[in-house]
Amino acid sequence: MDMNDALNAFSALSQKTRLDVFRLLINVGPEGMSAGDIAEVLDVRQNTMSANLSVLLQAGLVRNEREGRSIRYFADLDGTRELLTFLMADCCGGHPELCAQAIEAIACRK
Amino acid sequence: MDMNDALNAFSALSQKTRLDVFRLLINVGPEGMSAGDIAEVLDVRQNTMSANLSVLLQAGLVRNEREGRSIRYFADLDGTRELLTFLMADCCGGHPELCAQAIEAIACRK
DNA sequence: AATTTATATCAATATATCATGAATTATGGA
DNA sequence: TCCATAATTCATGATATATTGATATAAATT
Repeated sequence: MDMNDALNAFSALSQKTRLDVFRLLINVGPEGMSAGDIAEVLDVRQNTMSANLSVLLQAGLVRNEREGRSIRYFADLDGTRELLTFLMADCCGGHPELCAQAIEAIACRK
Repeated sequence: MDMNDALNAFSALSQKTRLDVFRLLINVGPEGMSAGDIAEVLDVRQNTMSANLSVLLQAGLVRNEREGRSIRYFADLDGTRELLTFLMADCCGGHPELCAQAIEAIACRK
C-alpha cells in the first residue's frame, strides 16, 4: 500500500454507488453477492455497476470469483486493513493512546 | 455522519496533497501545525494549500484554531472515527469477528 | 451450434475538480 | 494609521471522471 494505492482506494469510495457497494459487501460478509444482484439491489444499470465494480476491484477494496455465469463479489478485508493502516500510520507523534479512540469505536455491530 | 458526509470525506482524502496533509496532521498529533508551515513542509503554494485545507475542514477531517496571525490545523479524530465507523458499520452480516482483523491492525506505531 | 443469461468494454458527452494568478480579508507591529 | 505577514476567496483554463447506449465476451442450456 503506497500513496497511489491509497488515493485510488479513497477515490473509489468517494462516489455514492461505489460506497453503497462497499458497505453492502461489508454487510453481507463472506457470502458476497453477484454483480447482477448488487446492481438490482442498489437500482443501478448493469454496465454502470460493472464499471464501478471494476474501480473497486482495481482499488483493492473488493475481490471477485466467477461462479458459473455470475461473478460474485466480496469486500476485501485485507485491502481495507491496509488502507486504514496507511491512513492512520504513525499517529499522534508517538502517543498512540491519543488516537486509539478513533479506532476503538469501529467495532462491528450485530 | 450520513452518506453525503462520508462521500465528502472520502473525496477529500482522494487527492494527494490533502491525503498528505491529513497524514501529516495525524502524525504530529495534538500540537497541530500552522497553514503556512503545512504548505512549506509539503511544498505546495499557499493558496492551493488553503483551498485544500478548506476541503478537509468541510469534510470534518481537520479542525483549526486561530493563533495570532497564523491558523493552526489539527487532525479531527472525532470526525475520523465517525467516518471509519460509517464505512465498516454492520459488518460481516452479524459476524463481527470476521472483520475484526481489518480494524485491529490500525494500531498506532511509536 | 444456436440461444440465453451474466458481465465487461468502448466511444462519446456531460459534469466535476484542480492548480493558478490576482485580489481580498484579517491580524500584529512600527 | 501605514505596512507586513498569514490566510482566504474568486475566476479561469485544463484535466479527470461518470453515465449512457451499443457492442462484445463468456458460460450454461437447448
